[in-house]
Amino acid sequence: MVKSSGQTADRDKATEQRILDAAHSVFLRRGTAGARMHEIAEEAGVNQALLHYYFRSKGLLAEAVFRRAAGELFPAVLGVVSSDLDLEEKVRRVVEVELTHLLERPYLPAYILSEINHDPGRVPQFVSALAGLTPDEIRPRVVDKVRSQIAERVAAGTMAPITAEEFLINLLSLCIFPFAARPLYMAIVGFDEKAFRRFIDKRRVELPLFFLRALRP
Amino acid sequence: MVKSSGQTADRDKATEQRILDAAHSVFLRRGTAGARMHEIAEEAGVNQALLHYYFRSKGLLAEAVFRRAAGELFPAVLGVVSSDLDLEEKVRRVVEVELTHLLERPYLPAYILSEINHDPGRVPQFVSALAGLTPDEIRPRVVDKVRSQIAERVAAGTMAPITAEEFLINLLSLCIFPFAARPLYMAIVGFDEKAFRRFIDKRRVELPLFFLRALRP
DNA sequence: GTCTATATTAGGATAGAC
DNA sequence: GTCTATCCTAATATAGAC
Repeated sequence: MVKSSGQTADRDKATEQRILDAAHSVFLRRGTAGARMHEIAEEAGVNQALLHYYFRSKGLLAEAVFRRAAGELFPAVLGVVSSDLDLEEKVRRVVEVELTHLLERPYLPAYILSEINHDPGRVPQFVSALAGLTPDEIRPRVVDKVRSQIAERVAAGTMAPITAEEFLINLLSLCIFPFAARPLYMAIVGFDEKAFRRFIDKRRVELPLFFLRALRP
Repeated sequence: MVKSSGQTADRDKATEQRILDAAHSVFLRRGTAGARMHEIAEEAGVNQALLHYYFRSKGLLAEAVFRRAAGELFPAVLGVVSSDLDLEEKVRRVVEVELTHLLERPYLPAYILSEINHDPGRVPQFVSALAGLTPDEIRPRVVDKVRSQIAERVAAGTMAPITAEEFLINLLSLCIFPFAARPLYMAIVGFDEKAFRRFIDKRRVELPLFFLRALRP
């Protein structure tokens, strides 16, 4: 952003990248408000002044991280849901994409949920930044699309009626929430890391079955 | 806590209570790290020094708020799940309790999820503080109890097999996540406050049906 | 581009009057 | 118990040498 012309361009890139990676890690772990520039610099192996050289302020760095974090999953899921795949296949793929991804990103869900709750006003702007579309443009591709797919099934008598909004929130709830609540859940049911991973691996198979059973007429 | 002997006992109480209420509101809205003592004092209509008089430090105030916030829902749900009601009734009641409560507490889920992710080490201590029990004591009453109820149904051929852990996390996911993701969800599906409320009211009926359909063999 | 040193501000906490 | 005034540290941000 404040980046200069560029002889040592690859080292520039490497440093800026290292900073962004470190910031990503710290912001997700501690939340935007709880993150410390000092800790980010340390984790990136550079001086604190460099963070400002590349990103100007904590706020701008936080914004960069937020976009990047949201961009890790949001577009992929959007792609599946708005595709021409049939409903059953969408369910299986959303589950697969979400579980695979979130298993490697323990802090992502709670981070995103926390940030959007702290500043709900920015949500629409955030959505558009990710998909390049406004919510009003996304809705037809996602909600309306799913709604018509459901309507077909219901008319054919192969599915219990359900609104598209319910369908989507139920599917995403079942995928994401176990990760968001992970520390609490692990403590209560007595899972360690390994057990949790097994639980999720089993869930790749079980969750689509569970969800599709709920849709039977 | 630092409370003195007590002639003006009721005014003491009133002030301490006002502070705790204000803290509750601010901490839930902004998160522990993002909350400002200044803002809490203002919202309570008292001076900032009084916060320290009653609660000594931000950390202790935050702890008080966290216990109180978690205590709003956790014990009630625990009570239902560990009761002797049959499974179907448990499902209906958990949904009712969760949705009713969360409709009035928009920030609660994201707040709790965010806090436990920022400091997972405290989770067990937190659980015991709420229920007066350790996770190891809670587990038999909740997980084991549900497990045996499921086993009966499966043996009778009236339920598809599912682990107790899956049963519980699925039910809670479906109840809580829509509130945690509320601002994002509302933007995408185009709901305003009123529409969201209608959505949840409808969900009181639809969610138990959805969930119980998923359990049919 | 990267560092050290330092400025600046914000925010939590305390002292002491009333 | 409640206030005003102030302290102190932690955290962000900038200046300027290399």
